[in-house]
Amino acid sequence: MTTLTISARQPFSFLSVVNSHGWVQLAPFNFDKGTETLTYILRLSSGRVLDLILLAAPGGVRVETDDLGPAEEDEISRTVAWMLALDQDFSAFYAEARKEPKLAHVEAKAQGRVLRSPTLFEDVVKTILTTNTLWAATKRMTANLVEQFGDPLPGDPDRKAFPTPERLAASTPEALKNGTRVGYRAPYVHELAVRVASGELDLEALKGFDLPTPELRKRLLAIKGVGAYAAANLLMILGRYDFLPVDSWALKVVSHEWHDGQPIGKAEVESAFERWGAFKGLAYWFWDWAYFHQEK
DNA sequence: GGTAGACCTGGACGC
DNA sequence: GCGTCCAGGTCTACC
Repeated sequence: MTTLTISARQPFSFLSVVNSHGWVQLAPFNFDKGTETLTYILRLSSGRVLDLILLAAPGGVRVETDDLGPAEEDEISRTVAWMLALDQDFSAFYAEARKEPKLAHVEAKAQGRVLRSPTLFEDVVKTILTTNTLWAATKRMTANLVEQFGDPLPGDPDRKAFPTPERLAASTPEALKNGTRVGYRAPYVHELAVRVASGELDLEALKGFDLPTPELRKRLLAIKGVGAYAAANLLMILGRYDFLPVDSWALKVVSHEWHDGQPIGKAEVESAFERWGAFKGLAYWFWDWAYFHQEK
């Protein structure tokens, strides 16, 4: 067994990242609340499938997995650093958040990071699977996708990695739809897989691109199945917070926060966070909503 | 540039 | 039981 300890830019809270959004509930992630252990079935670039066990450690995170070669160790360190956004700096956001009682908690809790999948491909697919459906269905669709098309973990083949673009591209929209119950999203997922697998679309390159956010957003919106909400969600994952992922949940919490629970539209959500500029997404995401404090 | 209508799926709800 | 509605929206056609 190998144990790696990876340091994070401070302040850092392992649990704040894990609980930053629902991603932790999507396969091949799993979180054990009792032991506060995050597991993830990772497929390395070599094709080797490993079970990563992640735990909080002083100054960062501890990773336990099978015996590794030096190159694999390096790949896992880089992957985990991306997944937990270990290098991200939120000091400018915290400076603004200190002036807002509804965000007073973020610095002490080291909030700001959002949990990411190893590849942007996986996060785009998962985001498409969150659209126009219930969260329970998103979890089911993702689990089905992993179960049907993921590479198995040696020694425990019931546990599988997230499918590669190549594997999904080799399938058909019909097989995807019938096997995973993703419904009308099947052609979107398949087309994305084909474009990525063929090399036409280099999604992973977008991680490091220094493009202005509107240009990055255009690239994301060019993906079938990715609209305004999905693009904003993916921009958050890419560390850009200029756009709000306005969904039915946003309409609900903003309505209860400032409009007495009355029906509102996207414009009201945008207007509520306009003043946060480049930190819009963060302010929205980590806001201490009144909705959480009332009887529901 | 803005907006109806259709869209897989499967729980929740009303009858 | 059965029909309708709708959910962490997006696309297309049409204006």
